[in-house]
Amino acid sequence: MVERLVKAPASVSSLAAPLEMTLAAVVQHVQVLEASGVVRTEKIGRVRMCRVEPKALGAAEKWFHERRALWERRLDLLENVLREEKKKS
Amino acid sequence: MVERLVKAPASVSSLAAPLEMTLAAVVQHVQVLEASGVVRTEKIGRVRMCRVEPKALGAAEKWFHERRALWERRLDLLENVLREEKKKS
DNA sequence: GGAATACTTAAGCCATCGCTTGACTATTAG
DNA sequence: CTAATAGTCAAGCGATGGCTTAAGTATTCC
Repeated sequence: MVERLVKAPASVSSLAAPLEMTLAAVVQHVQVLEASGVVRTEKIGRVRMCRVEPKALGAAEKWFHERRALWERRLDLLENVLREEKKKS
Repeated sequence: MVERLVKAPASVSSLAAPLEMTLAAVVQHVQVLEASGVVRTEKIGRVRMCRVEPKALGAAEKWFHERRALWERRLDLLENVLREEKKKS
């Protein structure tokens, strides 16, 4: 969904076309994306155009790196404890 | 759950004790962990002892790094496309 | 004006998840 | 033997997520 919008802005219907999904379902997706600030939309006549919000990129990247750091810490911990165990046996 | 087991092997009941959960619920958790190879268990008398399966660590780490690579590729792509967009405007 | 288009909204369906309950088996302590 | 302990199994409940259907509104084309 987002990947499609990154390549070019699109109307709701053109987003829906290749997806085996109702227009209504796509609208719902767009709504949550807009609510979470990932996407900005503008209604021109009866067509709603959607584009990704560039500011969201920074937030996404930050989120991702936080997660990564968290998991790396955890895995390192696991690794250490398990190495200790192995020594004992 | 896994973090608890990493510190030391434990019986199902001692795993359940600090968790506001039924014993049955914990059993279910242990079952999926065992099915997915994260944990190995052995029943001694009426007590089932659970310990993490060291081999699982490697798999987990591999999985994690694959995900990370995937996401980094995607974010880089996003960044590039958005930079292009910005130039145009 | 009337029909077609492009959404929008609300209601509701259905699968999945994580958990509980309750009835059961197996083992051990007294 | 009996009671208590430790776990197991099956059914099912309540919340949630992602969809559909159906009935609306708003806009544009003829």
